[in-house]
Amino acid sequence: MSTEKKKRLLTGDELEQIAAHFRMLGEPMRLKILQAVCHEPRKVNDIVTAVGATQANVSKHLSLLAAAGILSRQRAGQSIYYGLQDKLTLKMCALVQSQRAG
Amino acid sequence: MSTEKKKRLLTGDELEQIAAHFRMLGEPMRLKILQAVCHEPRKVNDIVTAVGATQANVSKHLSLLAAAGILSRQRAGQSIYYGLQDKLTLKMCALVQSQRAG
DNA sequence: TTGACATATATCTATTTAGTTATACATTTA
DNA sequence: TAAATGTATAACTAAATAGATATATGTCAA
Repeated sequence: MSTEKKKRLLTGDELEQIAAHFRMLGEPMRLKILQAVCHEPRKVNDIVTAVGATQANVSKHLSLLAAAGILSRQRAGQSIYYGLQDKLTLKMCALVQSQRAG
Repeated sequence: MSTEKKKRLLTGDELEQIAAHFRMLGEPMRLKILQAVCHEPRKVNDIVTAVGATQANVSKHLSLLAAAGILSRQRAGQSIYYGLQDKLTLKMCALVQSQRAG
């Protein structure tokens, strides 16, 4: 009995979807935003303050991250709270960091 | 005793390095190349054939992936063999795919 | 050497996108 | 209502980069 895993090649669509996900994580400002919301959901304004960018810029990144399924979005009064959808993203960042650190 | 992990925020340089690593994985053609070399190192020409792109284009991607530490590079005669440096990249692709698949 | 083969690089074009500024939209309170 | 606050979006500019074509570099064989 072989120990080899039989894996088909990914289709073009699958490759594009996976690549798109990685592209989402390929911007320092978005990673900074993920750091800001990694412990609990936070309001847009708090995130803006935490990352030190313009409100418009942060809002655009938040929309992209939510559309990609990486962040959750919930209104509470006038405020919108964004939070991590899952821990996978953080784990991957940690993996990359640990590898790069040696 | 708290169960919270105490984690410092990543520096700008660290964020940029992690982001750069994700950007490397953010192109479908590069993922396709990774698929082509995931089992064993292969010659450039074989990879070119496997992915169906131009030699110049594949060569450029291979150089980038090697410079990023994702692929190894070794000459054997006239040929250059590129192979995966570690299994981390494949694991991350599998993680993303499994998440997107539900 | 010369020629054949394998890979890399230089230059260019077109596309994508991060960030800016200004403005629109949505919600609460007076 | 109107005003204030919080968030999103539209339009634009600048920078990054994937892919194409042409050419250069490196290696081996005759």
